[in-house]
Amino acid sequence: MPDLRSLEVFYWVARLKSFRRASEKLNTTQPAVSQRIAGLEQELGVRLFDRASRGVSLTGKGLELLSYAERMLLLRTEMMAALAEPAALSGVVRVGVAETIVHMWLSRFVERVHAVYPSVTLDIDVDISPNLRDALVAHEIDLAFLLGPVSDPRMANAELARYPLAFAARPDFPLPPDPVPVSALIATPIITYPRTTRPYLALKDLLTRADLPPPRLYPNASLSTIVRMTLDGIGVSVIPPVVIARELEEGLLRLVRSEVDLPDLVFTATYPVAPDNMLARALAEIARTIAAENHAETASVIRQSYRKGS
Amino acid sequence: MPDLRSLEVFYWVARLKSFRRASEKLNTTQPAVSQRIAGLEQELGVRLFDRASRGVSLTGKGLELLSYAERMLLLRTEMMAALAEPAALSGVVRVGVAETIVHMWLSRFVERVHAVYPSVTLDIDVDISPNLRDALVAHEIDLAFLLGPVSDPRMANAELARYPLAFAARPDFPLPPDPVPVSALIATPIITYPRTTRPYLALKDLLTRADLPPPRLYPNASLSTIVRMTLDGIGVSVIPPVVIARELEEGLLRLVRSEVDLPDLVFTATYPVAPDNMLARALAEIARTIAAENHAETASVIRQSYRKGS
DNA sequence: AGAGGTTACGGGCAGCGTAAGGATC
DNA sequence: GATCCTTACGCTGCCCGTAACCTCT
Repeated sequence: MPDLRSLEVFYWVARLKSFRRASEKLNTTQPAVSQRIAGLEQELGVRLFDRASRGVSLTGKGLELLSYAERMLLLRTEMMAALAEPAALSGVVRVGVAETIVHMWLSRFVERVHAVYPSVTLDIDVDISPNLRDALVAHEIDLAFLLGPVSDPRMANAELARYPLAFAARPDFPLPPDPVPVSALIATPIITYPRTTRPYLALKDLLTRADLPPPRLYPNASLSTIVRMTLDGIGVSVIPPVVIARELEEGLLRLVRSEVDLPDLVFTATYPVAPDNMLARALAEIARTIAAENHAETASVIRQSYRKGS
Repeated sequence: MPDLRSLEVFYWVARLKSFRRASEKLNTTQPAVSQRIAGLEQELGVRLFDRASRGVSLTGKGLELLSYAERMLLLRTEMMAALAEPAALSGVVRVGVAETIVHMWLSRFVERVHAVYPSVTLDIDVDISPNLRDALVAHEIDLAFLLGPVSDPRMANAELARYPLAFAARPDFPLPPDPVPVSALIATPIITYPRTTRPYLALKDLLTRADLPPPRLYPNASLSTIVRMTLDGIGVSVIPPVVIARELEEGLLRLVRSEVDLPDLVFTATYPVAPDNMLARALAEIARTIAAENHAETASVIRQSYRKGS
């Protein structure tokens, strides 16, 4: 009788339409997948895949089996979530994280996860949101904390928090008095998120006027470098104030009011909808809690900084 | 992650409330069961059974798991039934058979099963119906063809056929002309089914009258011996005419009409309702077909015999 | 003492990974 | 020749069975 492992392998081959990709997803080798599928086909006496030169596709029987496999894997996942002791859950979860999150609460998240699921290992991958999104759809990571919901139907999004964006500068950085007009901002180097990200695109849109020269945007893939450059007086930065709470507190940076209405940064926990990603869902829930806690803690600091700046 | 084998072992321990009995049901050893349950408890980090000196009982978590285990095993069974090639199904099915069935169509049943499910092995156990019923509830057999439905809620019954009972005797056996009165029957040795069976009890009931001496019933556990004894003129037998179709055909025996209204023998295919007995259900269905074919073939012979006898 | 479950230990086999093979573009 | 799946083969580790042990009645 087929066991769940075989059905799991089958499920991923069916979904990824490739033995090789399934083997990668399952952290095993391609021949191992081949064997499992061959075994399954023999046990059932049925051909499950049509092997074409380019990729494989399900046969009719295979399609039927897929529905059973999905239901059984889902049932097992539910079962584990319902009655396994959290401490007994183990495994590796590959998490992709936008750098902003690292600066805000990632370490607390890791601690909390370790406390609740001591046998779970986190593989953490810090990258910009567009890359994380690609990694998600390619099943290279199991969970991501990134900018904005991913609008793929196979992805589940849970909003973590909205962080306002703001202009920040050294207190002695030469600027007209608040609120700073767009014309002045365009003349000033603005350091911010990398070229392919949402905030960069939004900013470029807001500051591009047909009648004025293009803005001087300095995209930067490293948030701490953005902060460093701002501290060094190279320009004004556009970042969420929560990231520079300490610098604001100590008066090393100030928030700058302007005529421009910057959009909020919306971070979501995003993970693929699959019958075996219970841990991803559970970790997303933990992230939501941590993000909420963090938000409550930092809110007052930010309000205070705006008062100082004006 | 727990596999289906562990859940299957768990299911049977839970149902039979004993490690040892589960090991017997699963054709394995008791320590193997112990280990599997221990492994399952460790994987989930949860105690599943309370081990008392006399038997084991489910804990709360165990009860929860049982529901999942049942659903998953049922799903697997459905899956196999839905899309496995019959030739790929293999296993041993222990079948208990009432002797009457052996004389009627058992060999054809075995052939048919072998043709449809070449990899299935049948373990055939011939015994009287009350013993078969006990074996069923004790899970010593997976399927039985026996007399009358078994009214246990955990058993599924499928009616195979109704065979009329009749009195049969040697043509030269001294009897009053048909219809033979009860008084004559009581004075005659009557050879029939064993003491604990339905037909014996029914017959005893019908022939016991307060005003007459008790009937002379010769119970016999072997149907062929009953026939032999009847052929030898030891007495009148009460058996289904279909069993002696050949003897009737050849004029070695005749059917005797009487004032007594003998009940029909109702044979059913009976099997325990369990999430893993798909084969039992499939074989019961085959049996139903075979019984119907047999009924059609023999009906005319029987009608003819009554005409000869009268 | 006997029934029932656990622990200890040795052997067999399933399933994995490495490596070579074959088909199709 | 590149890509992708299959076949061959040796090895590891799991799981089973035997046997000894523990506990409760």
